[in-house]
Amino acid sequence: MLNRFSIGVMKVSIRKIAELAGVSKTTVSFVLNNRGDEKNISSATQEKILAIVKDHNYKPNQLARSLSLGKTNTIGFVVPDISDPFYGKIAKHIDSCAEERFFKVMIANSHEDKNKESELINNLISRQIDGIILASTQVFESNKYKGVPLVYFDRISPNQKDSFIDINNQYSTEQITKLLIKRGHSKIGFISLTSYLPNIQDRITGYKNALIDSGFVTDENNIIDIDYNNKKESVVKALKTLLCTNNCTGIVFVNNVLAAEGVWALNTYFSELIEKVEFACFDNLDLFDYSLPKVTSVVQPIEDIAKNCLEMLCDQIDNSIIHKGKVLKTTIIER
Amino acid sequence: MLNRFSIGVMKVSIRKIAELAGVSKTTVSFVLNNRGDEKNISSATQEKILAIVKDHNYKPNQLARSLSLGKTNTIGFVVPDISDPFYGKIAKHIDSCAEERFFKVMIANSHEDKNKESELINNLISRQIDGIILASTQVFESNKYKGVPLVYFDRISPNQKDSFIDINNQYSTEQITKLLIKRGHSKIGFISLTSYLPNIQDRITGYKNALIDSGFVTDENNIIDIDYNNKKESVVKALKTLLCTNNCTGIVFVNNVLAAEGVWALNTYFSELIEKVEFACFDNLDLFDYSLPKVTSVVQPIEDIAKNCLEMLCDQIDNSIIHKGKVLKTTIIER
DNA sequence: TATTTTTGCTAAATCGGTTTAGTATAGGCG
DNA sequence: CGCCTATACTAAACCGATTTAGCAAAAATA
Repeated sequence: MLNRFSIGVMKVSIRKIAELAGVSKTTVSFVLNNRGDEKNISSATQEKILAIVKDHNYKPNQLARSLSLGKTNTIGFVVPDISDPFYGKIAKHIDSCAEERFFKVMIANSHEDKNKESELINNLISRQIDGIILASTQVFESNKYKGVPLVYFDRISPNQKDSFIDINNQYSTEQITKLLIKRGHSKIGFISLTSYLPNIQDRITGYKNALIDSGFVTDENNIIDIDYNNKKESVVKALKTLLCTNNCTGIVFVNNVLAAEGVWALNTYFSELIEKVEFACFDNLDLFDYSLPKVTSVVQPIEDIAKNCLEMLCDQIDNSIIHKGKVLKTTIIER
Repeated sequence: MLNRFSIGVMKVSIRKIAELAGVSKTTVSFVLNNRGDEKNISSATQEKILAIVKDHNYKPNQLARSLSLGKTNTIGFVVPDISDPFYGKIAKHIDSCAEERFFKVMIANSHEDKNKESELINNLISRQIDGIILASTQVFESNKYKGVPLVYFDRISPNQKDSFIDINNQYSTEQITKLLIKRGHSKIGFISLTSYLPNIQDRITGYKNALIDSGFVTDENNIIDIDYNNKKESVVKALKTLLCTNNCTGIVFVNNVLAAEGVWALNTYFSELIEKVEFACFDNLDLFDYSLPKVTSVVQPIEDIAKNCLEMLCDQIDNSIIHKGKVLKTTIIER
């Protein structure tokens, strides 16, 4: 059959190399897989083959190889948005770790769309990837893809017990809230977003616990959900309520994007309050170093998350060991 | 031969489906590829096959398919750093465009390492990817990978004539420099970095041209290279020279990262100058909306770059058409 | 009725590797 | 010398798809 490889530059195959060397495909295969000595291929033959391989710049077809071996040495990395610096950084480190183990990474973007995510995963599976690292949009249907090694991160279903790498959302948010309290703030608002995601819910709980622990009462009026499609205005409105009506002086934001909006809003509309008000939020941004008010933030151990995801996945791929979920420690930058 | 697919959940293959339906593999293949009618497969048989396929949740093995077809429907996307938001955003849009054409994207991170880049590309080729989109670390050896459809972006060798999507670095930098001049700045410094990369060189030329065009002389003392491994201090020092010794009031930065450092340095060490000094730079950052001094910046048409890269690549893959390089227009945010 | 055409399907080669089970020759040992 | 082992290699099956060439029976045509 003709395919595009047949036209133009003729691709060399193992068969061609074998012919040129006057040996069988088997011999070439052994030599290329460093099993020449073990298989008693004479060094003369080995050298001859390697020379021809180099000469023709022959690179084995990994499709054929993978088909035969039943292993692609490829893992899928599925995230809601690869342009989000958080996922981008995780991707980079996953890629680095994977490289050490001779794995390649296929990145897939679900665009926060549950159906697209399913499609992507099925596609990865049909491409025979060896495993998947997933930040899912659909935290409820875990274990949907039985039979494929899978590690979850960032978005983890509450009933997920195995194969995830998480961080302690609740505890971290509790800590930064307590830091604001320690600095003398007694009225602290929380700017959140409407989301079923457990990590968001945990952060809210953490904020509440900090207040209760410190002997304050929690007031639902001080917790405001943001319309994510209309962030800018929505944050301004929320700040107005919290700062002006409810007299809060400390604000905890559920994530860095909202905190950045908060910094902008405070500078633009409530600049007279800059000296009085303090912010804290989940996830860092370089911006927080430069701007007023400085923002105390929770830093996720990105490199560790990536490393642990890959280790856990590899153990599942290589040794069929399914680990319990693991919760990593965050750090806090107090500004 | 045994492989991991043989253990546990037995994977279904086209052969199994054929057996279950009591037909040949050929027939199943025709039906699955929507060629049933064309190949005169009775609708009864077609329906039977499709039912069994659905029943067993059968997904054709894409490795085998690709091996046979000589096409993987996969493209490689090779960049120096996927955690850089610029490349992240490009990746996201490439992925979206690719999806429409039923292509998958393999992202590879060269870590700005020339040798790693070669390795990655060779690996992608051995995986039979259909084409590559590349922001190269090694702009000089273009056309090294003859025979593989390849489109360059962001990092383009000056002698590259075909198959690239670029933006006009020189013209854009000229424009923002002229904007500073128009706002009344007569002494304008340029903060750059030591780099052989043509886009950097073009930006320097653009800055110089703006000065010359406006009747000023260019002064090499006003162009300072930054030590990228020691950005923070290096930028402070550069600003001190330009603002305090050379009496510049406008500063053009070669990229957004250095400009962000500049904003921080100005606020930290030269806050008395904030009202007098104005910044401009290449590439935007959200930060520039929030901070003082506000920074006029060049915005690259990220979505367009991605779209054009993919279109150009597909034309090369599908129709063997090699297009001339294309230069896209930037926009400027004046603040 | 005999011939041609259409319908409905399949055997077998192929893509490019890996691997098992084997063969032929040479050398070592009693 | 005869047997055994080590050396050096290979034929052929297999992974799971696609595709060409072709066959048999039914329907259409002459």
